[in-house]
Amino acid sequence: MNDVVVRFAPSPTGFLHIGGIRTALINYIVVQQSKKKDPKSKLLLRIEDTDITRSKDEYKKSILDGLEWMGIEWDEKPHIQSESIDRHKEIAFKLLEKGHAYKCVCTKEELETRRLENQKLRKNIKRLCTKCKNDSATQQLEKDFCIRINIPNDGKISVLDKIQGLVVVENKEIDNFILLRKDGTPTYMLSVVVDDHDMGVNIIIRGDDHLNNIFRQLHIYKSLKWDLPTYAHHPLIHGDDGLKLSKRHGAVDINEFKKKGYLPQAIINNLILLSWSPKKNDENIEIGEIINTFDLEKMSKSSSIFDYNKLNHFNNFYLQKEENYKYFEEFVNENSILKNFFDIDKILMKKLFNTYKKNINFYSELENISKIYYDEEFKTILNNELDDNFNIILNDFMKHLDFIDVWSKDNLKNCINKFLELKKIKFPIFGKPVRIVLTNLKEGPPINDILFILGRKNTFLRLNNYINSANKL
RNA sequence: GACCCCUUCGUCUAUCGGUCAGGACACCAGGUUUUCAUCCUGGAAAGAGGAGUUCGAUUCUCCUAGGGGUCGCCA
Repeated sequence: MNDVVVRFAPSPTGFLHIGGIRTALINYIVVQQSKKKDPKSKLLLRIEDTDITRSKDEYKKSILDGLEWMGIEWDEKPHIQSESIDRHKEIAFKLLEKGHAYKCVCTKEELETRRLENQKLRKNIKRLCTKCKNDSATQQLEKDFCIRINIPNDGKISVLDKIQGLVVVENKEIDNFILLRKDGTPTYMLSVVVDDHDMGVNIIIRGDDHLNNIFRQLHIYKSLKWDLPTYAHHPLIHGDDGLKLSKRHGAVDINEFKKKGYLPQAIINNLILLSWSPKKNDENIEIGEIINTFDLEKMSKSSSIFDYNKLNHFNNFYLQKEENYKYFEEFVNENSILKNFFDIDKILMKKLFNTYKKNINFYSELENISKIYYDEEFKTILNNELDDNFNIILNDFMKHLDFIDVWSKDNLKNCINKFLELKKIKFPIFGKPVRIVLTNLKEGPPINDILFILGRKNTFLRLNNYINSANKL
């Protein structure tokens, strides 16, 4: 049996952010690699919804949608953690029965007091509840107790993590954490272990904010004599202030990336380059090649900062690829502004995109650009770059334009060049004002491209409107 | 505060003791161009500090400093 079972286990208490996507992505890559060796390998998805007050269906949906959009496919249907609470309770009592756990009646207040006392004395005592374990009356209670794990005070425990290497911790550093709350519900620490075991998970890949949890969880595995999984704790992504990535670092929710017009490929490319790098010098790498070359054990242990500049670079690279045009259409269909324009004139939108794709980093940048070209009420804002000389030349130019039979980029370019040659004027003197007349912008694509995008009818409409308003002055 | 992890250009990274410390993004300059952009060429830019091991340390060991993570009847 060489099948690998990994899992991604988000809790639906918030939107799926870029850090979560990274964890899911690494799990996905590892399972795809494993499937080549053993097709029975699988990536399971588990929704950890045991925090009833904070878990929301809307978050669960956004997580599923986000993964799907990213192309991170999982096997089987999602496991819902809250559905196996009875099983978790059963295990808690089994541990109690075997002496690996004990009943505790310490109140929150008592524990808090002891915690503060220890802090004052600068003592490092992790075991806050010390009396309950040996109090026979407490151990015989039928209700109103929580169940804590019973970990020996001496000795040490170690793990050989695929990324972190050998990590050793003294048992006395590990607290007698709670398995089952007073209200009878299981805690995260217990549920994870039971679910991972029951689901057959044999490699646990997650962020290193869970590194310290390995040891707590290993004690549960060992007490139950269950097979130990292999661990791989990857470093976290930080914001540019060096702190764990969160909302205040800007767009971190995966759905925001989608809304802005980023491509999954670009996000994947950017994310996989954090803590890992391909052997080749070219950093553009797509999922297939990543699966062929990625090595979990070559991941670095240090955290990294998510670079939006580099993401923009990759996104610009991928959105220019012809085969990715379908993503543009998908985006347009979900963007109300662009969808509206698209329905008015599909060809115009396509022309726009093809001309501007070199200039934009993400699709939503086209919103403002489209507004200029789709504006039926377009009026040139008059300014001092548009003088009488120019107006006279423009009149002449329109006559030349009128002779163009096929309104193509090349014909327009030829027409412009011939006209300038004939009039013996340099391009900028004429071109810049034309750009302003047609778009109210001083910068933008070449004039022939602008004329081409607008089409014959709109070009003449805008030029005539301008001339009429200029004449009124 | 305790424990765990980390530390190479601004950012992401390469280097498995001997390299002019390489690449990518960003930045700057020059060139091409019909403005802007693209594109091409070039440039500036790094081993946290200190000991030790060694003929030789960015690389191995230790110390210090800095950063991060974790210390819940949250997950």
